[in-house]
Amino acid sequence: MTGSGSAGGTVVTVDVVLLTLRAGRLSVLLTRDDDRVRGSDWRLPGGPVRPGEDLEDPGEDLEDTARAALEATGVAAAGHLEQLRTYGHPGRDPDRRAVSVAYLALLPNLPRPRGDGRDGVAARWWPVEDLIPRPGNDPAGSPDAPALALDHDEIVGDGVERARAKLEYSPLAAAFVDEPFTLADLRRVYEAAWGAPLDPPNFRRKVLSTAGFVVPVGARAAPRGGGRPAELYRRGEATALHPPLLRRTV
Amino acid sequence: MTGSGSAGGTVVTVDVVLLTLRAGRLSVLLTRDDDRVRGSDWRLPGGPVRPGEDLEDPGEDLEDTARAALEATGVAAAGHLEQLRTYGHPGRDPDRRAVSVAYLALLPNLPRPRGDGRDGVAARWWPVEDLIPRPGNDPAGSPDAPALALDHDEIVGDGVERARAKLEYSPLAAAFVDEPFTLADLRRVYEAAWGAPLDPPNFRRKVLSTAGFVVPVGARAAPRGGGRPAELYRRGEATALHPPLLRRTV
DNA sequence: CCAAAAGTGTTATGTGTACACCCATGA
DNA sequence: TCATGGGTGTACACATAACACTTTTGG
Repeated sequence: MTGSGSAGGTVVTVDVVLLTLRAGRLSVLLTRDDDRVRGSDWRLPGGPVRPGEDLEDPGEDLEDTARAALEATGVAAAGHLEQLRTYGHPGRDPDRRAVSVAYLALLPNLPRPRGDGRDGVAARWWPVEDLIPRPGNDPAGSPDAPALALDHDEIVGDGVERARAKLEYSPLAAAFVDEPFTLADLRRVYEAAWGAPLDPPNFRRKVLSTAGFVVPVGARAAPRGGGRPAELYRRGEATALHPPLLRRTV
Repeated sequence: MTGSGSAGGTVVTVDVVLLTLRAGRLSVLLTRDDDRVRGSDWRLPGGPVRPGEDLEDPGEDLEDTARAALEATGVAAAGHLEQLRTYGHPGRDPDRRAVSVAYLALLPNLPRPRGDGRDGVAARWWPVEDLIPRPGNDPAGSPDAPALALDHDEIVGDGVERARAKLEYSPLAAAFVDEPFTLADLRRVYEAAWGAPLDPPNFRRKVLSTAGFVVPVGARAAPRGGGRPAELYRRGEATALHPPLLRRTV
């Protein structure tokens, strides 16, 4: 009996699917707790929601728990965070009845995880294409793809699908890039998430014609080895894209 | 201390936003428990998730709990059911720490709720436009709009918004009508949900050009007081609409 | 014959897509 | 001056929106 849960009760936990773009590939952060026997499995960052002791102490909010889990990984405290789905199948955790509220977090490029082996906690980025095979593309996941704890592979899959879908009708792609960014940066987010190239001229017109998606900064990026320097932008105030930026052949 | 929850623990509950079309108006089912002091508030059907006693009894699945709550209202056991969102703010229930997994259910026309006062349980349909004021349209909800328990007004609002949005890119409208149905029946679902008329000829073309949305039955409806009888259809196999059926001026 | 609802046709307008072409920079 | 990537122009295919018109029923 390795679990800390109490039989007969329900433990509410939070798990965070933290996505970013690393080297042009959509990647998810996984952690591993080396202390435990079951620690050979990689898992999503997260943990139990503090329920509160009595009426004076109402306990912790779900989103606060999610953000704390995000901070504990050492990569960031800010960034886009939204609720994904709740997983409550009775058999999903063999040790206890655990209901997990999953969150989806999106962050700009390249934060390096804390505790790369220290503290008995390991954390690293995994390209999602190594974890969830895409239809027709991947043989059967990467050969060194890790086994995920519990139903965390399903949660990752749902998070990635949500992110891919939301790129179509929300300005969420801008959450993946640092400000200021170029339209090519933004385009590469779509290309990495959807796995297909987009036509740069048409992408530019689409984005600029959507009010509030991006705001020009009025400066140009430093050119890097040939090519005209690109204009710089920051995130706009829009919360939805009308009309949506549809991926083709869905 | 009227609650049945235990201080120091967390109770996981399920609440169901059950929507249907009644007299051309999008309506939600609310219940009232007359036994309790707090019973003056109307609330969504639902209840606690059975956690399970031990390892032999793993407890009840969230979706099973939602469907049981749906059955308990006496309107139906079948129909579309999907997870909506989870509400876990510490102060949402003053009596206990309650995390509620909300579900969205869609049903065809006109089921009559069981227990219209008997069993100490009342249930009735409320037009959603009386509960949640639409921008610019309603003054401030209906004069006899009920106060909803806890954060159930927020949950109803989220459920209605989800339903309205999903009509655009999913064949979910067909869940609101009994089979077989006419295209006018289907069009009235959109008109009721979006509060705006649609052009019948264009709507017809849109629906019929979307593969798998509806399937012709090969019969005509009985005419009712003038007008050409309409062709009948049943639900198709499609799970998404490409391209979407967008509401205008969003 | 008239009203009403279903269904078809037609056209203007807009949007997506493909691709030719020009611009600005480093080597 | 060439390669490279950013940015503009444009033509065609297709989707949407508006509405005239035909069909089929009941009164």
